Amino acid sequence: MRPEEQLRALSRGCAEIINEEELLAKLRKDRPLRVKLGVDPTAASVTLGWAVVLRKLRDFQRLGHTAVLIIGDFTAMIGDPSGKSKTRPQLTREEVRRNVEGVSQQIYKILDPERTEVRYNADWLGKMDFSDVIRLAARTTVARILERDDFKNRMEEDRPIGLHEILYPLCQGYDSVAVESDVELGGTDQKFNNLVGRDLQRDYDQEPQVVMLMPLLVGTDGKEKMSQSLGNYVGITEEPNEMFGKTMSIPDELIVNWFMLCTDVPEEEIAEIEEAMKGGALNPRDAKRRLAREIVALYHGEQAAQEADEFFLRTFSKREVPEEAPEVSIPGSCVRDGKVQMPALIHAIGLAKSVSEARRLMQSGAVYLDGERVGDPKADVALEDVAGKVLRVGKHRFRRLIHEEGRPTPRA
RNA sequence: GGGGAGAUGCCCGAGCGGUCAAAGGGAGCAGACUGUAAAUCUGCCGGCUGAUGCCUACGCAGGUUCGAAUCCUGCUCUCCCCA
Repeated sequence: MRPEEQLRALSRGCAEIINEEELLAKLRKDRPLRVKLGVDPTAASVTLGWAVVLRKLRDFQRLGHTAVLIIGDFTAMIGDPSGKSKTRPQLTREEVRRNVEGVSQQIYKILDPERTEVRYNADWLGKMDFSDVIRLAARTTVARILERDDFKNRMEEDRPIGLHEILYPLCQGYDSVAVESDVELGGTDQKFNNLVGRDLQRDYDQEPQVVMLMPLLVGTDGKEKMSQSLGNYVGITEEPNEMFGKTMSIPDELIVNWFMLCTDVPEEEIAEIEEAMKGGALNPRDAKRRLAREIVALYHGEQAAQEADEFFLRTFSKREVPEEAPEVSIPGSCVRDGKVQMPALIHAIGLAKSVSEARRLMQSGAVYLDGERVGDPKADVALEDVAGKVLRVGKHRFRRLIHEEGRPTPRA
């Protein structure tokens, strides 16, 4: 593909490229570019938000470039201050290792392993001695580091800033030097860190990397950026039904944005969808169904997407009882004299954090057995009236209850 | 090094000897409504308890008091001002 065409294809969804001319010049070099993406293994699963950047990296791979994935096993122990109003907890080596293991499988659902070079930044950062650190630190100034919003805000709010956090951007910037990256990919919150990489590369007589920033995907709550700690995320390994349902729960305003960042639907088509919704020709709900199908198909295939769509329609639009609910056996501890104590059961199978909560849920009318509301926490239900039925708690949680003779299940 | 302020539930924040499981807001959960959502309204929102009683909680450890989130002592941490 010609460099100009590559540039166009790569720009999809981008928030900012610093800068385009440089990128074009690099693309003209006619050799695979080294495209760096740093990931801190702070979480155990890959979310759609993270996938936005990974998918961009995959776009580069498809054009023949090399992905240089930097596992921040060293920097995770510092904690990236980007976008944070608090010091991050520092991870131990074991935690990092565990996260890396969990996450690397998921990453290759998106990336092509053949064109991926994986590096661990402890390999170079961990070897620096104190004088190396001082030399590195001398390349920037306190004012420059503190002028970034994250720190400025914290100063204004009288929140603590650890000295180690100030070193973070330098570490990440040095990664670029170590791997000699041509392009660094990141979310817009990484702008500062990535620009430091440019400066450091110049200092080390390297051609500065191009910085390509992707917008931060807004989470299912429609407010904050998607993140695991906020619980507003969709994980790329989640079950199709779960993935579909979560996508359906995003606010309408996010639909176009998600199409752009989370699917491969061509831009022209997305524009048409947007127009159609504006003109009232397309119900946002249906646009969202398409979106959810696209996303599920990407990670689980067409078949699963179709099924998840049907499941959603039956269960939530028509409020039918789903036949395929996860099965769970009725713990013997909840049964007394052949009768089942519902609050205890709901708690025991993990649908409520406590028995009290289960009680409250019942009282507020959130509990159904095969579509029939069970509202009295004190009214026991005969075992035969429970076994085999589908218990629903709230809108989304279903369990098929099965009774296994002579197998008392311990409390969960 | 000196002086000052502060640490309250998931978060913000009120309380400053009993009536405090702790106001108010946000988040969350549930219900109604709906086009999935949003908005709105309603309820819940430490745990145990076949219920109104018990347990655990207001940075940590002690103490004073019949009684402490509230007073005293020490400790830890944070912020501000001065050097």
